[in-house]
Amino acid sequence: MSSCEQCLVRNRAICATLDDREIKALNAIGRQRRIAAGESLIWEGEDSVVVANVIEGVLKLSTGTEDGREQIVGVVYPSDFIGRPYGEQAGQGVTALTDAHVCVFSRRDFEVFAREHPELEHKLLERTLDELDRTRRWMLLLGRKSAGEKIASFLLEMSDRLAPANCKVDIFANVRRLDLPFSRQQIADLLGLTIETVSRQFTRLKDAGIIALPSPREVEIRDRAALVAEAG
Amino acid sequence: MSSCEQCLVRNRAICATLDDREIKALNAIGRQRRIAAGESLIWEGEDSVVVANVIEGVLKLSTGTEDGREQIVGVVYPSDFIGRPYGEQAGQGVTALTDAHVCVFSRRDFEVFAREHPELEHKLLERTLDELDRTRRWMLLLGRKSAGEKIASFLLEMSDRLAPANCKVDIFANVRRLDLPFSRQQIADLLGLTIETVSRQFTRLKDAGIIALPSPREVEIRDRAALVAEAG
DNA sequence: CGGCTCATTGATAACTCTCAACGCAGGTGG
DNA sequence: CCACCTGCGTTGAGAGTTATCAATGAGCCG
Repeated sequence: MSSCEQCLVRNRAICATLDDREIKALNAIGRQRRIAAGESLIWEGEDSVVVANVIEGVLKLSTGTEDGREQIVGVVYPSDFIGRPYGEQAGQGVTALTDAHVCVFSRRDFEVFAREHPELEHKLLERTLDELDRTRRWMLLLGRKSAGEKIASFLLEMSDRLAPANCKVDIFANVRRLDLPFSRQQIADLLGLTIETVSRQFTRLKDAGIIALPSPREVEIRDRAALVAEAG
Repeated sequence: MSSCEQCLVRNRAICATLDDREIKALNAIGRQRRIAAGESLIWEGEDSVVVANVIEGVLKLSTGTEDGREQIVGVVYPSDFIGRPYGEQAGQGVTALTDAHVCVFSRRDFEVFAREHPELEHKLLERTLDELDRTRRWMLLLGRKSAGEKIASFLLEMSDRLAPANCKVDIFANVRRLDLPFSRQQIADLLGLTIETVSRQFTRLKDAGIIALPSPREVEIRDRAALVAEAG
């Protein structure tokens, strides 16, 4: 089996502060697991039984209404933390957007371990504070931006977030060419729009020469300044 | 001067886990401050220099676009924590909605103190995780709910959150009569609507006999079941 | 080659926003 | 004491954006 020492995100995840002995102890309570694209790790409203670290892949956090409307409330990337420690209920579902690889812990085990390792809790606190800031900025988009602004903001955010991993980078240290881990429906669920509106805004930006769309999942940013202006 | 021992939120705020000696040390680095309604404690985008605990009053957290649109991204009540420790920038502005009373710390001082007191950091982590869950639930409202559903959800949330403090409680342990700490514009900024739409939805609910509006700031919930149905 | 899913495009409707007028309450000054 | 002004909330008419419904197109796999 694979262990923490060989972990791809060993130095970026919250485990980064732990020494060899501690890593060994953490290794003992966690196990790695593969998740296929589309598969869920956690369901909204269920008891919070597991937490995890993302090793590879992209996953969405989402909530929905009874009548089937869905809102994606977060997207997690390698080294990010998943789940709800110190709480009984999972507030959001967690579903893989791409094939993913995670390091899973029983919530209880993780809580016990974390409380014995303040440095780990501190890392988790910093991450949670960052995520809260990011989430609150997203609320401005959901509540106050037009469809065009939402799409432009989305593309710019993606070009930042996807930078490390899967794409060619331009001189501005941002991504010109994106491989989106989202379908049109998922983009709609992220932005609070319908699939048709997402599609129309993409073609509008394409017709304006601001982006190119080699395929539905690929986006090339041709005029970043214009995109920034569109983002409002 | 007033000290932690007499603090109104002594047992509910994150300081609750500290013993007398620790409280004394914390008291030494904090100072109480009054904030008038409408006054700001923190401005969006500025350096994060202070953090605070709310002792009394209600404050909003908000972000805005360059062209003046605003989104309220959080509301804090007595015993809640304010500010951004372990970060250089304040992601949101903090403004008092009512006259308020807070316990302010220099961010640096607080950080040093917190890192020496894991129990305090743990409390802060739990609060931050709760707040993140609440914030994510709010995103569903912003992205996917209609104006009518937003208003109904807002009133129900208020009837929960305002329960401890300022109002008569019914047999369901929820509030029937609310004293809103928000103007119509602020409700609009919270829900991602315009002031006119907020006003129209209030009158619609009033005409339907679901609520009563003795004055703009007072709401009486007459038919909670109907309001729940409206909330979607 | 069909049959499937996903994305695009079009026509129309619905909802919310915008612009504008009016009402009401509280405060100020003559 | 009353007139006036100002801020806030309500109401109305119309426009604009986005959703809805429907059809078509493109890629993928059996």
